[in-house]
Amino acid sequence: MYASSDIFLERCTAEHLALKPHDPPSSNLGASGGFYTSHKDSKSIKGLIHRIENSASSLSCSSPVECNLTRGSTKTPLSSASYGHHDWTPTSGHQAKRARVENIIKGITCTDVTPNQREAECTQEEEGVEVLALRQKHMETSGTESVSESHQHVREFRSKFNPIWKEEKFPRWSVSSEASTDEAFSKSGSESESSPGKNYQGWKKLDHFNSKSDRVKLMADTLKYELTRAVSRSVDSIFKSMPLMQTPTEMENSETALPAQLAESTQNKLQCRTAEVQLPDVQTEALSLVVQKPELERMPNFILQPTLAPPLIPKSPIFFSHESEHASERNNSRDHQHGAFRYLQDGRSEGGKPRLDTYWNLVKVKSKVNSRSVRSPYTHAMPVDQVILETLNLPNVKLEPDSLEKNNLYMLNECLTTNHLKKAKLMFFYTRYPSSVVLRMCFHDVQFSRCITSQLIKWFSNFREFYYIQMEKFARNALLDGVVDVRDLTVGRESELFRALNMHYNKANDFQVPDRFLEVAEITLREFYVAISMGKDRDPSWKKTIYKVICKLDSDIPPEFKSHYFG
DNA sequence: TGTCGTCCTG
DNA sequence: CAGGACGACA
Repeated sequence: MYASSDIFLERCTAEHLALKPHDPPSSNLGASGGFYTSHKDSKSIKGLIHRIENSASSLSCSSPVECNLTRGSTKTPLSSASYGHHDWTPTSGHQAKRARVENIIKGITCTDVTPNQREAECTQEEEGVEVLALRQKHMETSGTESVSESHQHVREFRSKFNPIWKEEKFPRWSVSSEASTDEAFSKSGSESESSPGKNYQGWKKLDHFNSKSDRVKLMADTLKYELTRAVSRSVDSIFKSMPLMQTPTEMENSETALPAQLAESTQNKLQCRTAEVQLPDVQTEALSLVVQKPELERMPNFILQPTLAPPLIPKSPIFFSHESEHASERNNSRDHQHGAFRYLQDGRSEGGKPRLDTYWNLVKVKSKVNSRSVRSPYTHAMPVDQVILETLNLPNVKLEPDSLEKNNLYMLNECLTTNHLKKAKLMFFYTRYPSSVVLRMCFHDVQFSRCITSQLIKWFSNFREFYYIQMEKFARNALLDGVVDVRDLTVGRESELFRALNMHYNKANDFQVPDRFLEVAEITLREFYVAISMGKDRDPSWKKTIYKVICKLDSDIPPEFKSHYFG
């Protein structure tokens, strides 16, 4: 009789490779990299605000902006031209397909074009903040400034922004029951001036400080407020009253405390909440946690990152060539033929790993909109082929390194999109039981949280459920059909079982399912067949034995599924 | 106790 | 696909 151990000859010897730890993504800031080294530097503060404003305005920009497809090409070997913008043939559904698969796997990265007009808009505030920052730095270094001088500096700053201060055009902190909101304010260490629902009035304490620390605190409070205000105004269309306050102590303690706090505050406020992005709520299916990308991701002011490779030819041998340079990363000899994306990654910035650490989390945009029907009204104006933008639900919106240098704004999805779901399904062809490490590597554009992790785990659990149900069904059918030899059970690409599986995980049929999956499917089918034929299904937990076998057959996820920065 | 996987249900 | 119940496990 057929023995379970005979079903498959090759067992995984190393189910989980020693994967590289997820290096904190770092931004390729180039010459401006040093910008983040100290918040004490006035230019840093100036630049920070400027960059935040720039980036935020870009996010909320609604006007069609010509996509800059050439700028990035100066930075990366794989320019937009090589990616296929110029080569693109709108009528080529073939390329569209492979581009879609490729982008699902890798995750499209978008960027925006920095509007020049933002420069002028920011100038005044930059100057004011710069004055303030310079004074703050001066006080910190000299510690000799008198109270009157401090008063004068603040007055100088206030007069600079007279219209703002006079008219008290301060952002009114939203009265929120959110713990994060209250927490953010309580952390500010101030009393009434930082209470939700009240205007910031920290400057009223001018006459009360009488020590250096007080002055520093005041200046920091003011600066902090101004920074917050700048962000709040620019992102106002996206976020609703973001109280991004930070205590001076925190600002002083850590050079990254400010962006970190901003990120934390933002994240807390956004976590598992209704979309902050004003998008039409057109969710039509029960995917409460599966979201499509925000509308702004389709905005024309975002362009395809030139690091993306030329579209792949679906199902072509090239797609999974054997000449993988990543083979050294894995110690599994039965590895798959996934070196075809090598050249894709060569296009990434050569400047090393971008510094994303703190700024990566600076601003995050979340949307719960599941809008397959949502189409950007500006798609018609996109220089990038409309097919790409319409077929791609860009899972991640990041600024290309070139723009990052100008904007220093990164975004991580706080929710999984339908594109992530598609990617997860494709991953299922390789691994049925992905580890959390693998998930993190493959969904590098997602801000992992307990919620996200659970959802991904749930997805794969659902995938397995469908998988095993199909296996059991076809195994029983085989028995009913009179199959007596387990060796007669095969799973080929033309088999009905594979068609069912492929329809589920690869509905568009534009992904080249690895042969290994067919092998695993065949093994699973035979395991079920044997177990059922032996009557083991009378045991309520009879499937667990099969599960233990199948979980050892996981393959490595091709590097193309993983972070761009893993080389 | 928290996490993860399975099973069941909608 | 998601939510909930349940059990196994560390």
